[in-house]
Amino acid sequence: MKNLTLRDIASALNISVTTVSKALKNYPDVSVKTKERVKAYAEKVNFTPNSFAAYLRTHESKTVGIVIPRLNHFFFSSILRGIITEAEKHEYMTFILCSDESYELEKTQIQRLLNKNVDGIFLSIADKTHDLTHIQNIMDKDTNLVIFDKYSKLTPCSSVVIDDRKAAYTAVEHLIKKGKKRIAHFRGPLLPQNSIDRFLGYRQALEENGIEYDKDLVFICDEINDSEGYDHMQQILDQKMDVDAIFAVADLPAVGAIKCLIENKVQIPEEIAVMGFSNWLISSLITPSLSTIDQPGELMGRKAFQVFLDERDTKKRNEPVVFQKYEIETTLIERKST
Amino acid sequence: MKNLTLRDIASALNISVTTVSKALKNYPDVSVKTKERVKAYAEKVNFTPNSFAAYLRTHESKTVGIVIPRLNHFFFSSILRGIITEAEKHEYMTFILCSDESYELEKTQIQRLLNKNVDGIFLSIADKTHDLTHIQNIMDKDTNLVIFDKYSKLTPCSSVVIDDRKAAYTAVEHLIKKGKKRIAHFRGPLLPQNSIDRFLGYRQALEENGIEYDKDLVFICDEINDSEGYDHMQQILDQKMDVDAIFAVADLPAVGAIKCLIENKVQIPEEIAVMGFSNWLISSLITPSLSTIDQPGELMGRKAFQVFLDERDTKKRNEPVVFQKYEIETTLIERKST
DNA sequence: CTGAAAGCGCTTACAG
DNA sequence: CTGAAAGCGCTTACAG
Repeated sequence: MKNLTLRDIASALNISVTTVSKALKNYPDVSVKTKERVKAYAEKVNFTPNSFAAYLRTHESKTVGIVIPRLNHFFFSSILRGIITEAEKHEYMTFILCSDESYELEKTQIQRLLNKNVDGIFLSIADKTHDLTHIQNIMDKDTNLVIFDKYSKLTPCSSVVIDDRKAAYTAVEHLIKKGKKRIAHFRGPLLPQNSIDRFLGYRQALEENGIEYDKDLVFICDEINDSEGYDHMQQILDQKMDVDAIFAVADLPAVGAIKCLIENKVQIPEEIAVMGFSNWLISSLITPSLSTIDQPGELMGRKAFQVFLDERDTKKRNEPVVFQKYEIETTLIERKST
Repeated sequence: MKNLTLRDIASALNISVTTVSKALKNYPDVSVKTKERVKAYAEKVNFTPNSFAAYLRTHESKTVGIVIPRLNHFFFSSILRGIITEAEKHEYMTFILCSDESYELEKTQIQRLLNKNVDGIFLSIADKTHDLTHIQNIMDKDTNLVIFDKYSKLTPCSSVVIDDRKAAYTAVEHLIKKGKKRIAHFRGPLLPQNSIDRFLGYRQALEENGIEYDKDLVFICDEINDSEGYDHMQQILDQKMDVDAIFAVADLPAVGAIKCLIENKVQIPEEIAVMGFSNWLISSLITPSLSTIDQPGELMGRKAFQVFLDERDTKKRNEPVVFQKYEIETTLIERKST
């Protein structure tokens, strides 16, 4: 079954293609009677305008693209949900691409989206990204860009983020209030801003509570997965380090640490407490359940799409776009591991 | 910065648009010298043809769409990864839409994809889908369709699935070999084929091993989440039912059951063993770790895309498309819960 | 080997 | 209020 065109409708109703097009788009200079005839017929034959032909005239593709560092990842999936849901409401379709935390792939993916003439790009910067010229490309092409979660201080665009430093501060403060004094930190890689900020929040909480910062208590999780958490924890136990709590950069390393503690029959939280970050589904399902920081991904995604719409409309009005930084609130979730 | 067009290149090189187009597409009737000039220049100015204009001529959008029942879902995320990765290799972009297990939304999402003129649709049928005319629409529009995971026996299209019945049989047989005789089943909803097949595999394994099927040991998980598993487990314990093992339709209800057993201080697997299905990441991270059936999502996704390519090429050669059903192998993963 | 021309299906400025 | 015409940026059958 071939797709119908404006011409098919025009000839069926014995009017011009122009009038059909205008009627369907509710132009004021078409008679109500004609509009009704056209709309009724279009409805009847289930006509939908060809978006590719429309693009050629309007230069709006009604399409956006998302580049995330990981695909099978609870937090990023929540973000996807937020963006996609909001996009659907506004008749946008969403391409999903994954950078696998690689700088090269991130560049490629952005280029692919630009080639597809998307109206907007949503990006969470890969851990390995050390240079931002590919992001400047997006701005040069006049494509809207909204960065979320993993941002950089140097990108000239709007962003939707959380206050990582403050959230980490709250998490560590919580451990201190529980009487913990030797708090290790399983931090993320060195490059990403959020891993830096969570580390800074950790250090600040220690210092403001009169606990000396000890760099030997900081361990790097390059992949931010469970086995890194497990291995660091095992190392702490093997070396009999004086540690009474763990603050992990994310839930997976924290879950790995808990698994290790259980295997070594260490009491959680009495001997060692564990604090995660992000509130993945898994954190409530393990035993003991994991205390963590809730990072509302779906809300961030929805907000990111709204920022895109704002910028799109600002440009349509030929007004200058002012980049904004939105901070989404986080909440401490106390469970059994602290 | 405006996007460059063929005309820009043509006038820069003082040749015709036709020749530029042919040179870039390696037509044989363009001189090698001209091809080199054009390609070098196109490379230099970073030209990429406008895909919307190309579509209008070729009627290939180089775009596919996926409709999955849930977005934040380990198994479907693996499938996405498989399809997207394979699509990228072949220069396709992928729209992602979610049906939220709703029949109405599934219809809407398919219509959206058809309106965007995607070349192919990948679908996992929603739990609530009770009618398949919307799927017939896809075939009528001559759009390629590949169904994966949750299929129906009535859809006239290719599919990539697992042998749910056999996999469930293997899982229950494993429990029986461990000496379990009173095996409860937390089954999925009534409609989806995979939940029916897993149930049938369960029953068959019991019967072929001389264990009488007891319908009171079958509990329905409509949402297939952890709290249903938790609640059913609690009910079994509260009613002091004679049960020594659980076979759950998926990992999440199994994880919920384990959480409940731990809270009630029931020994796993000695008193009650628990078997999941799907091999989500979480199944290896909880304590005790969960025995399950590995269902290789990424592989299924990749295979699904290859089936799409085959059908596309068959149509291009004007040969009749023969629908195929691919079964992906599953593996039993034995861990500590059995 | 090269290029003029038609046409894909829309949108919209313009004429009547 | 209606419609002829131009044009978006490609592809390709056809002419030379």
